[in-house]
Amino acid sequence: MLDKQYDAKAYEDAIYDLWEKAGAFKADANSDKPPFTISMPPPNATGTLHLGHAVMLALEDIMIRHRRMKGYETLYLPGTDHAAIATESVVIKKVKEEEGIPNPRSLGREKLVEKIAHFVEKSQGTIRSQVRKMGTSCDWSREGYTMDPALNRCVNETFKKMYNDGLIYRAERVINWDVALQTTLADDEVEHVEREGVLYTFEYLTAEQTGGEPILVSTSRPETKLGDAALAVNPDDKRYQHLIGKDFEVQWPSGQTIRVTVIADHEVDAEFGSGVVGITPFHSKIDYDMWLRHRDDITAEPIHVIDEQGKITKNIKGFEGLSVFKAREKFVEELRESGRLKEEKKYAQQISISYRSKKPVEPLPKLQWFVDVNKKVVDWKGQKMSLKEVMLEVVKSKDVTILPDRFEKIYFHWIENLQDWCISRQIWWGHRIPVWHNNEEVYVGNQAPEGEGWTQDEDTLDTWFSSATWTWSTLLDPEKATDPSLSLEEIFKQSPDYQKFHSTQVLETGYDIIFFWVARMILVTTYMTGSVPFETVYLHGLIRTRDGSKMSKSKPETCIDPLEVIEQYGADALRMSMVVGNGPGNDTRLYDEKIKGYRNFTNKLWNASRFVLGIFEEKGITEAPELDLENLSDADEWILGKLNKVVVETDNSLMEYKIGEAGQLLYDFVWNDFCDWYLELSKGDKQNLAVLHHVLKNILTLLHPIMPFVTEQIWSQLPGVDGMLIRADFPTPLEGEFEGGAVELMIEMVSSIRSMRSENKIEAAQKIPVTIYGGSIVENVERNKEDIIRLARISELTLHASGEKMPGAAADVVSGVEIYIPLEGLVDTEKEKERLEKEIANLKKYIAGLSGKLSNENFVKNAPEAVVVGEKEKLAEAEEKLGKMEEQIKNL
RNA sequence: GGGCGCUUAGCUCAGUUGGUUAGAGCGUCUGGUUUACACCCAGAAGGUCAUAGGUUCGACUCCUAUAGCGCCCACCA
Repeated sequence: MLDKQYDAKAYEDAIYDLWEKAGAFKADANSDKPPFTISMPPPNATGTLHLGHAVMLALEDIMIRHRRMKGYETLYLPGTDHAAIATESVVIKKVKEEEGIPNPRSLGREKLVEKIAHFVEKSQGTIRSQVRKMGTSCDWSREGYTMDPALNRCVNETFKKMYNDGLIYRAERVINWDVALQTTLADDEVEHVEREGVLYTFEYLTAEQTGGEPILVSTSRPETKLGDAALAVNPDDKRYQHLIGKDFEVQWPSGQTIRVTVIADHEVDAEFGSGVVGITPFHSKIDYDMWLRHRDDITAEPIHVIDEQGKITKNIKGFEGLSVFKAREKFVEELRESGRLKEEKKYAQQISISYRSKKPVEPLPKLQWFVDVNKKVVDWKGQKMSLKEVMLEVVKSKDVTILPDRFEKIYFHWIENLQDWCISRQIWWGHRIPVWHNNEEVYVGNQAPEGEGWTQDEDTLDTWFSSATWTWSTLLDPEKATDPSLSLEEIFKQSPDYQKFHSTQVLETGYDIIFFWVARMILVTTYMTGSVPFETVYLHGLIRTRDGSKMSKSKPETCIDPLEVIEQYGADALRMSMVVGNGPGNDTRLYDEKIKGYRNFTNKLWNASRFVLGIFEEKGITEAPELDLENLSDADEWILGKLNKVVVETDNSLMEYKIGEAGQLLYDFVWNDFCDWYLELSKGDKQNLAVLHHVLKNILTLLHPIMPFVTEQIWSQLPGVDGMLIRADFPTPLEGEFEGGAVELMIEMVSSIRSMRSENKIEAAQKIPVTIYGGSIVENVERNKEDIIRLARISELTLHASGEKMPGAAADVVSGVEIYIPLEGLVDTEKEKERLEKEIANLKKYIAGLSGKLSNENFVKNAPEAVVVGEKEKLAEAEEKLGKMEEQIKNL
């Protein structure tokens, strides 16, 4: 016999093993079934499972299991991500600390990359086993890795094609330089944070120089002014017309001189500060662009002020080698001493930091590789479009649907403002740029060209450039994909997985990487394959703490470790608790009581099943009993009707990706309908074994996508089922109509009697006499007399169609049925009176509302017929009830 | 500066074509070992659905404004 309490830990691993060994997760590319594919967003190869992964895995696995049971050929493709910058910095730190090598890069590229690869290999296993703990039914035989040779091939092919189409180009631009990690970053890898800064205003040109008023300039970064090449004013600014086009020599207090030309540009806001801006082309993107626009008019060449270490260059005498901050202090001090500093004002300054290192980002001019998002060379639906236009088009035309849809707006906004994508990184871990240089010659391809003197570009690609190929690069035949004699086109044709499973159906991920990853997958995949990477994007929110704050690694006490939760409460409870009461795009709070609540639910299901299985054992049931729909009790009809409804609604909810709704539906059905009533009604001697079997079997099947372990475990004990639950068919409703009215009435009556007992403080153990006047539905009541007696703990039930009011009895009316508890001395008359009065007052208010509504001509005229009829019925019923209750109170 | 979301019982949240006397779980209170389950059962208390207007016969639901909270985007130096 099964334990009284379900111990998840005792079963989960073994069940997972069973599934895996049976090949239950394995997809078949040759199957005739319609495909349903999810590419798992690959966790970092070096990471450990956190709640973000847990919620992702839960949602995806629910979708996959549901579709698998519905007869789709499901492929859930797992994998890991090499996470270029993140991994490299972790390993560099490790090498420093553990091997005592102060500059790990001194080991040389090959050696360091080898170390990183080795480290990844060792730690990949951790995340794999943790993914299994969640019950994730992914196809491990197809596991991908973003550094796989096949993926590398795809990355190179993508680069090559883009290069040949003129979409990839190399140029010197002011880019975002992460000083801490020594690499460039894409625009969206830069975060903006507000910090308190100082706005300095100082005299830039003297009155003498301008021949009028002195020119004041405001800046929060005075140190960069040492590299200015121009002063910009608004072309319409009357104050400065006479200066436009003039050249000035500016001498800074400690002796450096620069030459600045006054230019006019519409970008300059005449209202801000003095209306004059110092232009530092090499240390600000805006300034750089402005410089480009006016380059021919500007006399001086721009000066590099800040180097890659974030230090002042030797171009600036007296400041060389100083940090930016020190240089600022020094320069401001000099301005102050010389009397040129006019104002220092504190203000909230926006500064740029790296999303990886969280350290400031310096804008620096560098020669880098970019993807042109505006060039119209992409073939899409018979038109030439830019990458940007394709990205917009596929979402607008609903080739890709984003859930929730408000994120479509966010996506559009992002794309409309998208600029060329800087894809080169100065780190070593990642896909190396497939470009070879030989003096001035450039070759782009999978490997070095023939001949002497070719060296590969030193840079690697943005990690998102390679993960952008994830949905299709992982579906290619690995042998074919690395065969240089085959074109990508041919590889596609000869890869059965790609043919069967691409485009994928759902991409499920956190809303925080919609730009980094989702948008980039759309960009690269539409361009390379001519099809969308996925049809639906389901974005989940953050898991937060009880009080709504973010869980952060730096505050471990705020974090819930999913593995600990699984250890304590089981994966099923964790899955339910992350999924119920939440929809796409919304953050959700997770805390112990919540998880415990779903652990309790798991246990409830376990015990209900234990009860049913016990009956089967007792009756020697070893096969599924045949359902006889012709001979059903009221209770059977009722539960089958409820079940039919739940089957349809659960399926609909899951198909619409309303997973929380499905979970809630099943929770309520199992606990409130099945356990509280149907099982209680089955406790007499008249169980319908076939119905019990049918309903339990359906419950397990319906719940399996969300709670795979406990359902599979119970299934294995259920007589008359074939094979494992994971492979069972998802339920469909039974044919026919099921009438549940009699049981609904009984529930109302039993509840009413229980309530009266409780109000009158009748001891639970004491059985009491009850008289019921059933009116026209007396037969209904008669049929279920025994159950009412048992459930309401009645000593003797007197049943008539109608009869004398009973003085001194507790009384109630439900659905037109009068109920009396007539035992002398049992009923607290005063209390009863109070209760009835309260009830009557409520009823009167209710009736007043209803009759008010019905006497309103406009309501009767305008409201739909059905609504009016409904309100009339309600009124009639309420009035009848009121009449009876008034009689009852009189009789007290 | 632009955009978006949230505000429903003490707490966490459901409530999508506008028609329920507004629901659940937890917590609280009362009472319970009744042929599965105390990780349980029965009963109860608790809400002017943020505020103010509007549309409508009818608003938790639609519109407008306000407040509070939160998020995203952004080259005012």
